[in-house]
Amino acid sequence: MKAKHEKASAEQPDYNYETLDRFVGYHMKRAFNVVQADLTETLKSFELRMLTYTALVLIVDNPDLSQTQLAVAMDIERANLVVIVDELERRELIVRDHVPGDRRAYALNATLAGRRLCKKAVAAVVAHEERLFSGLSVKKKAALIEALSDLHVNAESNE
Amino acid sequence: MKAKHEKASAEQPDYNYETLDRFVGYHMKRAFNVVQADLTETLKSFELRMLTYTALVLIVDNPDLSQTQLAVAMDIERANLVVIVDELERRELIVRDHVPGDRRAYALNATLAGRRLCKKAVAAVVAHEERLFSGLSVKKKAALIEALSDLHVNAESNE
DNA sequence: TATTGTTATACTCTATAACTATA
DNA sequence: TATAGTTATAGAGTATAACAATA
Repeated sequence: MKAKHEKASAEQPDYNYETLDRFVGYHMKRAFNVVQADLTETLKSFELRMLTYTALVLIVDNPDLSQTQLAVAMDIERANLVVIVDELERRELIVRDHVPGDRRAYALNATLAGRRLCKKAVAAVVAHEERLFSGLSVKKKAALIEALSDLHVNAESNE
Repeated sequence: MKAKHEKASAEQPDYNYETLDRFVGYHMKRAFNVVQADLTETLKSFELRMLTYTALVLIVDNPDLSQTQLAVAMDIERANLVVIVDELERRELIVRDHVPGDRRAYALNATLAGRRLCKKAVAAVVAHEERLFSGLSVKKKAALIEALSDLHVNAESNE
């Protein structure tokens, strides 16, 4: 329960983390930094980042997705999605198809190259996360995901 | 278990989140965004951000902390800590004392104003997190913190 | 040689307002 | 009027290299 600051404590005996230990946001940030750093490394060989990876996965799994729908799914602003889609399109991993009924919207679709890269990247990320979460029991990992999801859903319903 | 994408699903029936749902980093990022956004709002009245808040708490709780020690505790680079300490010092919430034996290092200490602001901010953050995590049972919340901490400890031991 | 704090820099992510072309 | 995508921009966090002063 108090294991998290062991390292620092071993070097410098009397640290006081009492206040901070109760601050969930602090633990979440540290954990996310670990995941993010490791993920960046994993995705480097595919020339993907977390955001381009997430976008690609969603586009592969959901043909004809619009940019607005994708932005909602990724929980980012439409404006910030544009450069991400630009990048995937420039690399010919996806295409911006036109929607027959609506000339404002795009229907995003993965190319064959996109689907292939996605498959490889997903396999790498799955392996990476299995390694990263190997210290957690299956039960703990499931509980973690559930708690994180709950948090997001609750925030949405509180809007 | 599948509640997280309810909203989108209600609007657009057949989204496929199968791949992404297994991607823990995705859930962590979404959850952290929620916490971060809410926390930013909470700390706004104190003119603090997550990083300045965390630094202030640690300095208050640990007199004579050096910048290197603080950076380790906060899990950020020393270089990035400088502007944070600058800001707290400029606002006269902390001071950079000199260490008698070592003219390179500073001993960071909170001022009375710093300790007072810290106390108020901590109370606000505690209240904010109680509200934010009200959807989670005490048990789930404890499990979340434990899993997040474990993750960070494991990452450190893998270095 | 190593360490403390520092500067500079580059990249990424986030948030907002305002614009265009359509509906 | 509202919506889809876009541009521009500002702020914040992160990562790295190189430096001066000191150990």
